[in-house]
Amino acid sequence: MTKKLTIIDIAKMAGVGKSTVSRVINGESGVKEETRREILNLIESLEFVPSVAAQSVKRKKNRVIGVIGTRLDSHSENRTFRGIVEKAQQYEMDILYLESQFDSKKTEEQCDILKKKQVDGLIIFAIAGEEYAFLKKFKMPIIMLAQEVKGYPSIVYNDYQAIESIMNYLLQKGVRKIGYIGVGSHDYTTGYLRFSAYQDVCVKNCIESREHFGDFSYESGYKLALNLLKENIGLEAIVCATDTIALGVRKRLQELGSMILVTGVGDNPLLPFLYETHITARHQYKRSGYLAIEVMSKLLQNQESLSYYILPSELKVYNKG
Amino acid sequence: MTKKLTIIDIAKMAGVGKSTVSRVINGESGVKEETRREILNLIESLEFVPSVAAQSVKRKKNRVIGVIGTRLDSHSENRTFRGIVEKAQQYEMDILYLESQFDSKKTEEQCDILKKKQVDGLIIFAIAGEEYAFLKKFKMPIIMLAQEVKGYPSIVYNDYQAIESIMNYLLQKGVRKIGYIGVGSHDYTTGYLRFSAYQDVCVKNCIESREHFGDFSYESGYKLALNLLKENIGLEAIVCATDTIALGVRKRLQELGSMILVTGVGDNPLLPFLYETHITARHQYKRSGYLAIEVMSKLLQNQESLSYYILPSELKVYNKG
DNA sequence: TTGTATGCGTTATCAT
DNA sequence: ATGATAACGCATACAA
Repeated sequence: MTKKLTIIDIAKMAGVGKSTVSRVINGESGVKEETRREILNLIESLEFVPSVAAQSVKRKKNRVIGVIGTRLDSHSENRTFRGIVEKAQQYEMDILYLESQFDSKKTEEQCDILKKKQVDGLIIFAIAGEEYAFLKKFKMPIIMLAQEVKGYPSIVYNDYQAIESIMNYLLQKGVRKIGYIGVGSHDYTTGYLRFSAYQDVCVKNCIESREHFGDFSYESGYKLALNLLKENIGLEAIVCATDTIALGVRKRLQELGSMILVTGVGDNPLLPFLYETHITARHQYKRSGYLAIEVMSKLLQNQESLSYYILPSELKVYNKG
Repeated sequence: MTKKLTIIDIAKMAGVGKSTVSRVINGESGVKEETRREILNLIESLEFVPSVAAQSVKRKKNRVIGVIGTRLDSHSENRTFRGIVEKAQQYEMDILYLESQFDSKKTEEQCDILKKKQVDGLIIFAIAGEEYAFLKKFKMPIIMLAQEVKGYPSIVYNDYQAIESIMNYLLQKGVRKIGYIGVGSHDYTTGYLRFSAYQDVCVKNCIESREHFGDFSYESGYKLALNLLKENIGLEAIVCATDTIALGVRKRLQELGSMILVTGVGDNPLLPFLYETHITARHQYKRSGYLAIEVMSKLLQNQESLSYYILPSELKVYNKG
């Protein structure tokens, strides 16, 4: 190990003071162009990199933000996280990721840990119904993702509009007997908002609503599809709260030889592959990750306070072939 | 912001010198039990946390490990990464994650970036056929995951044994006309190793081998299944290199009304759900993540040099219901 | 425009 | 057992 260089070494070699080197590194003005170039060359050729630790001590900022997810194996969270990582790199921030696994206690634990790591900010994949009062003790910028948490800047998807556009698409196609399979309204976005959209469109168009609620699994969709069909002969379509649920529903319909239309939300590529056609709505997951970092960046410079972003979703219709 | 406390503040309040506080924080011996307790109490009640940045400056270690993945949306990589994160927390290491997206150039770029971040070590999800010569310039511990890279400690899965155990299971069930659908052998583990196992078992048991090679997608499995079936009437089973390929194959078979057995590798829960039964092999992804951190920890203490871990896979047979 | 001196919050080496 | 004091590598106010 060719012992680690410091700005002092660079300064000596360039025949200048270390503060000048520091200035060059931080791109400050007020350095003679000639000196600057020389120092820059030295830095380049020696592959010198300033100690981030020492910089942090002085700046009293670590350029690190903590991210608390639920489970990274969910499609949506995965994509969002990758958006965060990508954008953070542009902003020269580091990301520290921890998982809560949907465990309330653990969320708080992870926040405490991140605090001890002295992260400069927190991005949290908000859990429906979760109590976030404990966050008051944190003096740093906090951004909520996927679910609005009052008191904190939040970035959410337009769940209402997603189902609304799907419903309007169906109606425009002349479909009128439409059922719904979703999750309980204790989940505000996937549960309440999506179902509300379904219900509102039904009311507005004077068509009957018929719904069943379960959990987020494909098993749930599989099970509930049977009930819905039994109770509603002549059903033309089943609108599902998620693509995962839709997957379960389609499996059931396939077994029954039914050709009823099924829609979901999430734009999971598996569905068009398995069933050739699919109607779904795409949430801008990656974009929400980008946005989170952008907002965080502003927050860290006090350029923004409380804000609320609602990202529109996009209707996707896959046809055979 | 109640201005950040330092060990000096704690020292004053406890009426001791800051060195004593430092000793307590680092759990060093040679501090009177009474003093220790008092300081500990103070730290606890004031929620004091020592500056990680300042610690890093002194220790000349950042306790940060860089991880370079390919694409976090792959099931295997996702699980491994989560294992890494989980274990790293126990070892009080931080993880900096970046993606290469299978781009050779990008891999090197990301390594350079992580170097500038002064990570203490590197964990790389190795890409088949990738040239890792550029790593020579890095003076830190580097661990390879999923693929052996000579010159570096590697953690891999037993791909050969995975297919071998599946083949033996089939043979034991009396199945003898077995086809294979995989990927090209330019991919050493998923391509070469898995196919080799298939072939070897065929030879050893004097049964004919019939194979097709495509890519990693379910579309590939879907397409190749047809060819395989056309050319081999009376086929009893199709062994696939991955569960993803198996998914495509099963879709094809379902369309054809065929009841031929299909096996995969990966233990993707979707297959047993969609098709009730499934034969697959489970790789210990999460465990490999754990192991990576454990090995890294030893490496950082120079307790270990070159090592090679091969994690056994487990045969999984799902039956109806 | 540039150099000097001081401080950031620790840890580590001395004494005591 | 404990307290000064010197680093650690950098940023910055101030001086030149």
